[in-house]
Amino acid sequence: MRIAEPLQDDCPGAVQRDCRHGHTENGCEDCKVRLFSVCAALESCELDELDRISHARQIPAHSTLFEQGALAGSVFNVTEGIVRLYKSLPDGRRQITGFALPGDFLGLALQDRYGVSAEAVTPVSVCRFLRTAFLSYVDRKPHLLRRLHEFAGHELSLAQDQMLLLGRRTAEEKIAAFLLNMQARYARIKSMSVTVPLPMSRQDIADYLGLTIETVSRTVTRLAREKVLLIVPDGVRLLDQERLKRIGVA
Amino acid sequence: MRIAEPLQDDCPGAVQRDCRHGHTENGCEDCKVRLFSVCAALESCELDELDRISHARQIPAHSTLFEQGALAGSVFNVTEGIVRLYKSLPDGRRQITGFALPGDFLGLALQDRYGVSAEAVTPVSVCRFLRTAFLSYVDRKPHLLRRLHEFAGHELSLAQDQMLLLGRRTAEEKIAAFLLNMQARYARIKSMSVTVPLPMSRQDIADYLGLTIETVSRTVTRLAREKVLLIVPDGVRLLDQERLKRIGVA
DNA sequence: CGGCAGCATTGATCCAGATCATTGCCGCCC
DNA sequence: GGGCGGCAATGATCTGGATCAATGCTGCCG
Repeated sequence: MRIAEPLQDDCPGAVQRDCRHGHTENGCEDCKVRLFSVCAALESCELDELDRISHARQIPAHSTLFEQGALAGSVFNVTEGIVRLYKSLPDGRRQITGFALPGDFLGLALQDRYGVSAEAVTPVSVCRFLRTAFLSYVDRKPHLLRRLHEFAGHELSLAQDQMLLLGRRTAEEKIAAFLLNMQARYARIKSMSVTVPLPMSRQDIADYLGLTIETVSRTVTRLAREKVLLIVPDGVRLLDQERLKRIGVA
Repeated sequence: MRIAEPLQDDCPGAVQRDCRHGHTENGCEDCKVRLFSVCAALESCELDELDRISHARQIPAHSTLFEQGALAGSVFNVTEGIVRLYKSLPDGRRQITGFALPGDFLGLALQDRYGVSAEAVTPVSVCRFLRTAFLSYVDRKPHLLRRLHEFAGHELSLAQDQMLLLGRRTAEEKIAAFLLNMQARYARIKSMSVTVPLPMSRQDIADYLGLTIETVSRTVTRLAREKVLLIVPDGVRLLDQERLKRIGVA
């Protein structure tokens, strides 16, 4: 499962740092690992060590990283592309519990089985750690475990926000909250932009928000008709962010 | 927030254990703490130490333990009664994210602010730890932190199940899953019984399942009419558990 | 180039569950 | 006892979003 939403401005250690490669707060261009989400947790020497035990790997679009209930052999760090995490019912109904963006970790809960399934939405690059290696690494860094636990708490808090969204918000509110959230997350990895890429299908968005494709489509179209957004190839441009926030936030 | 659903049969250390008080797997009758949910995490001597830094406290029904966003000064262990944990929207819509039963911990994520609000449903007994004391205790037990992190992972998994329920299940499925879940949890603290106490109001159940009171009421009534359950004072008796499982499980 | 498969959009209709309204059932206090 | 306030149950009606059904828009492949 995904742990650790990239932190917003509340990331205390998000400062420029160096290592032999010249790591920045976003990880290091030369390393396989992109430690965006735990940027503040690691010293640069630790990043090097973590890098040493990782294996870069490419996953084509729509293929599976791991399945719910399978033995959790690996921890992943997404370096490129988007991954969907989901649970499903025997009759095919599906709930996407989250999308993992570059910098996010999968399997950080370190449970012995994966709690959700993970599939590449786009072609994805990850770097993979053997769970055993990662565990023994963590065991040697007690304060890192503290940090991981904090992340788990943050992740749990996001899950609870999503429960509120799924249980009590209208279709329009769900869409608005989703777009603002994606914008904020992309802002952390690309430069801030009013354009929000949406590489996932309408079905994915629907399964994330507890709606149908038709409702997603209609709601987005209506918001575009009302000049709140503009539909562009591969995404959406947020025209009236104030209005969106009024709809979607708190 | 609540951490640590009482584990089911997958709780590896759930064996009879003794201490100077004669602790059992459910904690100890003489101690203030009821360490039900982390039963396997602690040696009995540790239970004693934890007990020493705790303060028992009574909370009347419907009063607040803590509010979402407030500084998380304490960690609580529920020893008696039921607590509801929830998030709410400014317009009053509310999502209950969980019910804490005796043995459950609140605030175990050890974040510096509470992620949800907590209110006593019934009169409640808790034992309270100062977060600082609890933290320094945890710092001295590295394997305990591991255990806490595992619990956080389990909690996250439950939250994801709840997302699937809120986003993709019908009213009837929600009710069935809720009743079976409550039964399983009560079975851990009382003797296994077909009768499930429901001390919380219909509004609470509705806000937990993303429904209205009327839908909860009608669905329960219908299941009773179909002889799947029997409505008894303060709860419900599960008559046809097979049928309920067919409706409510996976 | 045409055909076709896989989306997204759009329209027409339906229905599960929400909303509104009433009634009944306690428990409590005067 | 009688009045009242806070549920829960139930009935009548409404509606947001689901379902069913075309239609269009790519991009790909022969």
